[in-house]
Amino acid sequence: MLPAYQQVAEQIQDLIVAGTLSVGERLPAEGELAAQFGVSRSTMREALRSLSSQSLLQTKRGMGGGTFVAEPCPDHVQTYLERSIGLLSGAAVLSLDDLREAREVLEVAAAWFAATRRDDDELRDLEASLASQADIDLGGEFKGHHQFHIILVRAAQNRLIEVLALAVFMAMRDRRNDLEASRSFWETIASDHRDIFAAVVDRDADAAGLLMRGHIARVGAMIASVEQ
Amino acid sequence: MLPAYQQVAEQIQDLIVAGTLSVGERLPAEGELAAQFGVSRSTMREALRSLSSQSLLQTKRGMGGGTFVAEPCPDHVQTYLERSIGLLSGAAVLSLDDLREAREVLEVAAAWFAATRRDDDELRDLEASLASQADIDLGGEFKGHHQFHIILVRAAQNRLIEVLALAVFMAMRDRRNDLEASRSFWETIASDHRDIFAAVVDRDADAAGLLMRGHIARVGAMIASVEQ
DNA sequence: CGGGAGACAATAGTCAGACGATTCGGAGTC
DNA sequence: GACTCCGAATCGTCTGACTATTGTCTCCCG
Repeated sequence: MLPAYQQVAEQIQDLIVAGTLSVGERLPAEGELAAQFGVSRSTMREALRSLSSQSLLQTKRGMGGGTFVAEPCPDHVQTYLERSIGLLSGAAVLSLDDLREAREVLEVAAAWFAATRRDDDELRDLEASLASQADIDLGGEFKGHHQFHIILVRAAQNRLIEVLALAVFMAMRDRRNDLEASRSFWETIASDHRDIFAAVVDRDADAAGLLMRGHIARVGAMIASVEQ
Repeated sequence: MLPAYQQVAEQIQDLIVAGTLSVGERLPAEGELAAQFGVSRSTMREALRSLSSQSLLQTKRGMGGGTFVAEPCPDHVQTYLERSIGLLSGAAVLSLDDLREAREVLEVAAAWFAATRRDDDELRDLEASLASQADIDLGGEFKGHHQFHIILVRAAQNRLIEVLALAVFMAMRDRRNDLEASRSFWETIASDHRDIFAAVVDRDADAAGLLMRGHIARVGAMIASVEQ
C-alpha cells in the first residue's frame, strides 16, 4: 500500500502531464484540495511538496497566493541533470569515459550546428571569451575557457542539446576538484579554441566538429592522466 | 525569507551532494532530525518529502525503517528527463526539430559505439526484434521497432548516452499520439533496421552511424509531414 | 484631491500532540 | 521446527490551532 501523500501526488502529476491542468492554472487552496482528495491538510501538503520540488508546481504565499501549475523550464532540468550526473559519477555508476564520450557527442554536434547557425552577437561573445583566456590570471583563464564552451553550445540554437551538453559539461567540471594545470596545458586549450572559433566564423561545420572532437579528446586525455 | 522546509531540504541536499552523507546511510528518526534542525516534525517531513521525490532519499516504514540516502539510479534520471522533455515540448519550449536533432546526435553516436562494442547476446536480441517486426499485427511491429532502438542504444555500452538517448526517444514516441502509418512506412523502417543491423554485425561503425542518420531523417520527415 | 497608514482577508507556513499502520524480531506455544 | 502472538520502533495520518506573508480596501490627514 503506497502512502496517501504519494498516491495524491501521482494523481495530480498525471493531471499535469496529461495537460488536464494547464500551465499557470491555480489549484484550490490547500484545505479545499485536502477535502477533495479525502486527506488531511498535512498529507495534502506533503503531496504538494513532492510536486513543487520537481518543478511541477509552484506556491506563492499571502493574499492571491496559492498553488500554481509551474511553467516548464529548461534551466531546472539542466540543474537536476547536472546534479544527477555528478552523483551517478561519484557512485561509479558512470565512468569518466562515459562522461567524456557523452560530452564529445553532444559538443561536437553543438559545434557543427553552431558553425551553421551562429549570428554576429554570438561571434562577438565568443571572441570576448577568447580574449579573456589570454589573461595572466589563471582563475580568469579558467573562466574564459568555460565561457567559450557555454557560448558555443548556446550558439547551436537547439535548447535540448544545449541543456544536455551543458549538464554533462558542468558535471565534469565539478568532478575534477583542483586541476593543477601547467601553462602549456592552458595554451593548448586556448589554441584549440581559436581554431574552433575560426571554423565557426567560416561557417565550416565539418571542420568545427572535427576540431571540437580533437579538442575534447586532448583535454580528456590530460584529465585522465591527472586523475589516475 | 525562504520557508523553513526548503532551507532544511537544501542543507540536507548539500550534505548528500558533498558526500558527507554516504549512500545507504540511515538518518536519525524524523522526530530527532526535527529537533536537530529546530523545526517541528511536520516541517521536517515536508523537507524529507522534497528530497525523496527527487530520489535523493528513500524512506522505509516499520521497525528497522527510517530515512536513507538513496543510491543514485540512472532509471530515475531517465524517467524524469523523459517527462521533462515531454512537458517542454508540449509547452513549445522545445520544437519537434530540437527533439529530432538531439535524437539524431545521440542515436547516431550510439549506433557507432554499438557497432564497435556489441557482444553476441545483443546481436541475438537485435535479431529477435527484427523478426518481431515482420509480424502482420501492426501493434507488434510498432513494439518491435521500438525494441530495436532500445537494444541498439544499450549495446553502445555507455550508460549516460543510453539514458539521454532513450529519454529523448521515448519523449518523441509519447508525443506523436496515433501515427496512422501506411504499410510502406513500416516496410521502409524495417528495411533501414536490417541495414543498420548488418553494419553492426560487421562492426562497421561509420556505416552504422551513417545509416542511423539516414533512418532518423527519413522517419523524422514522415512524422513532420503527418504532424503538419 | 492625493497619498500614506492601518485594518482586513485569504493564503501558505509552522507548530504541538495524538493515534494508526507497518514492519521486524523475539518470546512463547503447539 | 513451524506457527502465532506480542512489543517496540518507525513512518504515516489526522486535528486544530496559531503565525507570517501579501494584496486590497478603507479611512484619515495633509
